[in-house]
Amino acid sequence: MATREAEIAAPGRRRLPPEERERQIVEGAVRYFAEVGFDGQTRELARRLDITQPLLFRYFPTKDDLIDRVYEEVYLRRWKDEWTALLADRSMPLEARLIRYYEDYAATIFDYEWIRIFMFSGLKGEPINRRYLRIVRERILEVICGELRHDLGLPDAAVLPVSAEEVDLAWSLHAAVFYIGVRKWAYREPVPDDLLGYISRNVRTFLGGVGPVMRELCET
Amino acid sequence: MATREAEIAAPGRRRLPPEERERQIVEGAVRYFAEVGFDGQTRELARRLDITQPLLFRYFPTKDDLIDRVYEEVYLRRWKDEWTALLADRSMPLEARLIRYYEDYAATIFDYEWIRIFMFSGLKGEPINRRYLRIVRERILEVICGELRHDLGLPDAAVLPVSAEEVDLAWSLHAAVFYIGVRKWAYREPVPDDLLGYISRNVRTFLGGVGPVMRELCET
DNA sequence: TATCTTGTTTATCGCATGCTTATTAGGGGA
DNA sequence: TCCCCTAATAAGCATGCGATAAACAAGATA
Repeated sequence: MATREAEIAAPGRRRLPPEERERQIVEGAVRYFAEVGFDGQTRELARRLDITQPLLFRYFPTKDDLIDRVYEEVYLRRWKDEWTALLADRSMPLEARLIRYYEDYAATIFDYEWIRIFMFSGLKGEPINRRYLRIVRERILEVICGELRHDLGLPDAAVLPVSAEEVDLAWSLHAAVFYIGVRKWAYREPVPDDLLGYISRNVRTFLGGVGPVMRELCET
Repeated sequence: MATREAEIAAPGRRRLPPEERERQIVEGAVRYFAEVGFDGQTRELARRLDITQPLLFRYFPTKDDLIDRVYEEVYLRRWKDEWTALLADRSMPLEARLIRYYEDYAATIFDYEWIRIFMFSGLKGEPINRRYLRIVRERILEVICGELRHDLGLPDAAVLPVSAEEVDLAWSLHAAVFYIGVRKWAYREPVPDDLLGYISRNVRTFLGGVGPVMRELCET
């Protein structure tokens, strides 16, 4: 009994297959750096993982290498190419497409780790962050603008290129949804428990009022 | 000539009145911590101010005291009580009020230091940040909801309390404007140079579509 | 000019941090 | 059962950090 407890409490040196240990370290690093930012210390990270600190340096030569791996883990694994196709699928009403897209987008990125690491790396001006924002603009926002144009009977993007002002308008819808995540995970404030309803109300408000504004932007 | 250059290049020990030195330190700290976050080092801050590091500790006993002062400087000095009155001034159309409010709000808080310190302190979960968000909700967003109700002929807040869902809808307009600041100062991305036009387009889109959604929220 | 106050610097302490080196021991293959 | 590879640890180095103590000097006062 005592021995069993001791075994569980202090399992001592546990030899794991390298891949498993590496995965464990990366997961722990994502959680830890999301909490305290990238100035967090390797010793504290090791303590939380219940391993010694030098072991981190066996798997990642420097702290920066580990951080780069955290970026990869968080950014690259959460993008769905299908979003662009969904938004452009005119067999469905635009309202339904936008609601479905933002529901899925929110379900994909709304968690403690993603939101906070996105903000920390954004504040650091990391290149990976700017690449991500460019992808959002090109594959989401500009597509939304094109579909808005089509719905409103305005010129196709091939005829009249989508202006920066139109993309900014689409940014505002994006921001309204994204800010829920920021309020919840970064600021730790209470947010609507009915996320689907919130998204639906925002999309409907946006579509209900965007017509005249888009028309005005396409005239000038 | 040589002496003059030497004087300018290495002014040596310059004795300042305490108030002036303190102001200089606080200003430098706001700028520095806005850039690198609150993990920035006192030595580097002193170097940028061209003073020695122990001098900081004569004016602020600990680094945390200096940080608290930075919070005061950034948060407390940029709130205008007149905003609430402006939003509730029914001698003006609601659209004009919202546009004027957001123009002034943006002009007040949109700069490198405010946006970044707000985000850094938000990620740290600082109490001052949560107090600020509560004030925004109570003195801005709930007022906007009340004015929306009035404009749409819906029940007064005294009869039917403003719901969390309605406030969340107002948050989305707020987020759309605020996110411009985040894109520019946190992510260092290009943003609309015509901020007034952007705000106007957002307010009009919002007001143009919010009617049916608000009605729905007040029925259920 | 002599003196005194206090703003500022020089030198340093104790501890923390990223990273390295040398050693130990888990566990699969013979 | 022994052996060997290597995952894992223990100990430590160089540097950096917030903070302190003592010495210094600028400038007002008499």
